[in-house]
Amino acid sequence: MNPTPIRGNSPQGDGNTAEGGASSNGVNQKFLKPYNPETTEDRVYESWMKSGYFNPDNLPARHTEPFSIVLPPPNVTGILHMGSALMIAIEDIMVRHARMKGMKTLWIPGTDHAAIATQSKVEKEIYQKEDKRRQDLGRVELLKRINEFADQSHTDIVNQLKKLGASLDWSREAYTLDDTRNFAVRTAFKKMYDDGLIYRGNRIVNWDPKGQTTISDDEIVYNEEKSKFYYFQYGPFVIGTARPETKFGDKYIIVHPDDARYSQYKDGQQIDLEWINGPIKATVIKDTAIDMAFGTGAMTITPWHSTVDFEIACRHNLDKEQIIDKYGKLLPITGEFAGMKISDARPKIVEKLKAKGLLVKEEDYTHNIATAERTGGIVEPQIMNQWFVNVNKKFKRGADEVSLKDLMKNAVEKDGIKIIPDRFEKVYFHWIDGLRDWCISRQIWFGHRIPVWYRGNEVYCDLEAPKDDGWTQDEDTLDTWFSSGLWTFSTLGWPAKTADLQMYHPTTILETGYDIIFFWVARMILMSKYLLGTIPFKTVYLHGLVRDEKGRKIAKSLGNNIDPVDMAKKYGVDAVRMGLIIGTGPGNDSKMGENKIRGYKNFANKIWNITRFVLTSAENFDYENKPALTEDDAKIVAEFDAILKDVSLDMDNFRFYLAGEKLYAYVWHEFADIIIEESKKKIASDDAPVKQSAQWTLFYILEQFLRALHPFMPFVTEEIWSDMPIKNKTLLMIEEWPTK
RNA sequence: GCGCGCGUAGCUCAGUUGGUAGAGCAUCUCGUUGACGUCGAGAGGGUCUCAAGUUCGAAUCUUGACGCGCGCACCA
Repeated sequence: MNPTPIRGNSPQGDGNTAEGGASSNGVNQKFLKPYNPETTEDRVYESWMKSGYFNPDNLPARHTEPFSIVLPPPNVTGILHMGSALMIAIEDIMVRHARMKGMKTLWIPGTDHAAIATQSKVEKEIYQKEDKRRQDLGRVELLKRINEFADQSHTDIVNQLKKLGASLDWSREAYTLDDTRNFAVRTAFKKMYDDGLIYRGNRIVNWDPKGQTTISDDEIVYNEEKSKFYYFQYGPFVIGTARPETKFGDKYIIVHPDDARYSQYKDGQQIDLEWINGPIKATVIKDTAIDMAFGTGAMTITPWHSTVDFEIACRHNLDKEQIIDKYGKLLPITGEFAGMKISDARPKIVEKLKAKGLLVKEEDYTHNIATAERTGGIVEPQIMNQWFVNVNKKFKRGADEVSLKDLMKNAVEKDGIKIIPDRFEKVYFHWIDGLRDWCISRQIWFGHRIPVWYRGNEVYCDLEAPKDDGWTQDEDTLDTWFSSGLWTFSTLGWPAKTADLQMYHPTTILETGYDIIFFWVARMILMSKYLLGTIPFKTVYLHGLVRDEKGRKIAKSLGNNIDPVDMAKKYGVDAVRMGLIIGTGPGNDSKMGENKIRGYKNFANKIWNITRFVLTSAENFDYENKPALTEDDAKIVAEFDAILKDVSLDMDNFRFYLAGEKLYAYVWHEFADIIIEESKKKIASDDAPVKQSAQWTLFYILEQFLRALHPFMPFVTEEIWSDMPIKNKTLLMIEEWPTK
């Protein structure tokens, strides 16, 4: 071997990934057997790893213009599913394509501690196996157990990512909870605190009684539920409610100022009336928030347990009383019902009101009940002292006064972040319009501890604990999305002014599922715009959900999960990737079945056999010396070049599903079925120019095709490439993308 | 309630600025011992959900209807 790589300083210059290799003048014996992904993939991935090319620092000199993507960090809650595999396939296609085009390409791997999701999963396991709760273990022991679990998940995830062929730069791997990222979180928190954008206050929050923590508005899942809607006599008014158990403290009756039915009552007027536990004094309040058309147009309010009521109460400076405790049980204010669970108390309360003659009527009613995404607990709004990010407060930014909301809006409206498909831009703006302050404190142990310390009435926020005595740190941790929001730059070393940050931020593309556009995409924009003053990425590409063959969501309860690694073992990763990509446009859900994958396994084998034919027909053929082409072959080459051009255009415009399909269709039904078939005569011909022209044409198409297909099916193409009789070649992964 | 998407061959979907419908799988027929863990040649199958409009021309643009799905808000 005498490796003289043409393009740069390849540490693995010979590019010979195959065992055995070709005989000096013959076709490698391995092409006589069908393509075997199982014995190929790990070896090929290993050769990529050894080459060092996943790390842009090691790429040859032609790679100059930076291209960067952060991997949406998988949660350390378990293993990857088909949806993750789709994400990997799309991103790896983008990354390999960019790398071949000569860009200094960086794809950063990492994992997400996923605070509440991980803790609740481990807690559940411990409870099931050992009948112990978090309090039984204590903070230190529980965290130890969670970290062990997270470590194992991390190992599994990394192995899966490698199995899927992801060309990630493992030397830059990050974790949302490691020291570098923790420092970034503390830095971000302090800056926002100092600017008054993070505050602590008694505000109404979403309380998850099951998880015993607050959650953000975005972590709520609404489920439709059938229940009863009751009408009660409330003095001269009739009020409606679906939640009688919250009505104990209700002493304000709200009507619309324009409602003629109640015009005889004045704002602030007091009325004595009989209520659940005896006579009370109620006050009439007039507020435009009320919907005159709904129910009787009159309602009582429970400010402690309703967001809307809370806002009304704040407007009119009304009393707020807690009725339900944080375990979902009624408090002493409810008298005889104290200590009862909501579900037990409700019918008894209705019974009592009925006995008192105050029940007017009841109706069937369907409404959405708020549940916690991770625990399934029924969310109970509560007023609590928590930490919030103020999204509306104006602050100085250059000459302007802006709010975080403004920053988020401007990023897409003015700074040119492009969202694909563009209809999600509307969704994004719509979300921002309705956005309220973001509750970021969580009463769980796994996560970034809030960098705030208390001593008596003193509050201290800094990167490190205060030096003097008597301080205790806030018990709470941060919403996991707070650290995820920093991901595009925390992974590059921020707040340190690193060379990576300089070179790779803003990142080129963010590729993720449309389901986390608010959770993650919006928060990254917020954080990057606020902390760095730049957008975090130029383009957002959103993919959809992978569903089962019948179009159902993948769910444990349905048992319809298809494990991408199982499929990869059976059909090869390349086939899995193609199956996921073809027919899957941005923003659309896709259906996944084994059939689809099987077809692409055959395709891998087809390419394998095409190679066998081409190499056998051109043994000892000198590819470097291009012969004069016959008219026929020149036409074939021109047509093929047009296909490549078309495919390149699709690649540049994120139409991977089309590019892949076009390559597939051309190679199988044009190249194999027609061009190769017709070449057989030419190659058997005694006419040397005809023969040589045909041989060169076949070789040329195969060679160019392997380059174009490599981002889609990296393993089989790299493996074939290693046996292509081409002088001075490198690994296919850094060969030039065919652009004509 | 506000907003978004989808409805094309039995199934899964393409159809990029409007030019008389395509692929894969499935079905059927024929062929194939030298590139093919199979492959090839061919066939059947669609009033592109419906209606109206714009246009020389509409699966594609506009409006409306019907059906399916999703997001957000939320009704006390």
